[in-house]
Amino acid sequence: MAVGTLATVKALDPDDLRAAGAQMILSNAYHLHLRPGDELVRNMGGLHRFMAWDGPILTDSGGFQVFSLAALRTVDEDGVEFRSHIDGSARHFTPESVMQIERNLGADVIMQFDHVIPGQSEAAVARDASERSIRWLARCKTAFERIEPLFGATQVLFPIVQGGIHESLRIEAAKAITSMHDWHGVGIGGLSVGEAKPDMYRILDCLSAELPANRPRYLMGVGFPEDLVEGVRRGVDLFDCVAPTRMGRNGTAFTNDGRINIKRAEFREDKGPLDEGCTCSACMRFSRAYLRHLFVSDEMLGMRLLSLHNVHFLVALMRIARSAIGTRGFDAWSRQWLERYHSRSQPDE
RNA sequence: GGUGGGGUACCCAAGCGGCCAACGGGAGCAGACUGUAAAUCUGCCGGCUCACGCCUUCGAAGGUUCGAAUCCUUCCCCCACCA
Repeated sequence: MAVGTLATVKALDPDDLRAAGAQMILSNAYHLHLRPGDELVRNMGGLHRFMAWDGPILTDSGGFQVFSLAALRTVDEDGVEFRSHIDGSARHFTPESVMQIERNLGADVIMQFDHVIPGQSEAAVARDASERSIRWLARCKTAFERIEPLFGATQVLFPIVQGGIHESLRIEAAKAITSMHDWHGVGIGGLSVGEAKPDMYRILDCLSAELPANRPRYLMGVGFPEDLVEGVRRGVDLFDCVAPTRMGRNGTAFTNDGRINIKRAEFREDKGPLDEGCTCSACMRFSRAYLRHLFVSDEMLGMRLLSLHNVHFLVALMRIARSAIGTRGFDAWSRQWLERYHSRSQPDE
């Protein structure tokens, strides 16, 4: 999924996303509730019409903001008290109010309200947040079923497995969640939030046998190219990440030879494309020298083109992974890909 | 010709006896970014050095002083106004 927090994938319009091959967009309940307001979005016909995206949309609940805006909130059993990062006003979020918001927005998949904590949190803290997330899930489910969907739309609710980097907590959470209901899909949250990569992979490994085999598994907030491949190796089906667009805006591009910072002086007169062999419209038309010029000159087209390329890159990577699963043998392909990626992306310092 | 203002590191620009290798910006050079408070943030940015430190800088040359980018003298440039 491309990330479009504020009902826009920054710098890209829906046509760009389709051209890049993106199938689905993630948006955010917390942010859209604050601005422009979920009721406004509902009154405008729902998120799909509002942002002119007719493909699937998933909304995150604001659970991540419990983590990322930790300085601006307090958590208790009922919910979370936020001080709006926009105007400082107090905003209370509960599982029930978040379900109302997400119903109003009208995304196809909506995430439960969860309690996200820093990745390196100790077991007691992780247990507390995980168990609360499970209790909140039950409340979300009840509220979700009670609130009428708008426009006759079909929405599904995804639970989120928490538990930090502690395998037993993760397994407990997975069991509790899967025994509660036959969910359409399951989110894996609380990763890529400051823990070491081996911890993330270890948690995915321990979870792989605990989640329904016939339902999509969504690793929230991940990731970089290597994380996608590592994730797919561990059974993950769905990802989202701000990296392609944020890094694109900041001048970093994913390539088959690792990340490159297009602002580097070495590209000043580089006639080659951003990423050799890439078929995105940035790579098909523009030289590295030109793209560097755009960034050095602070021209917005640069951000747009790198965002476009990065989204295209990840989408293409997943397309290849899918086809490898179907035909060539995914294990061999992914091992080879990772080896090549890591060997080439060692920075020359 | 006269009067006034000014010449600081790549550029702009503070400093106006010691705390100054010299505030700030910009440019330049690198780095970070994982359910987006992010078109953001961080580091380097006279030379040598890992560092302590040393060396060379504030138009030029002299001088005063324990000590000068800062004070004095002369000179060279620039700007404004007057003639």
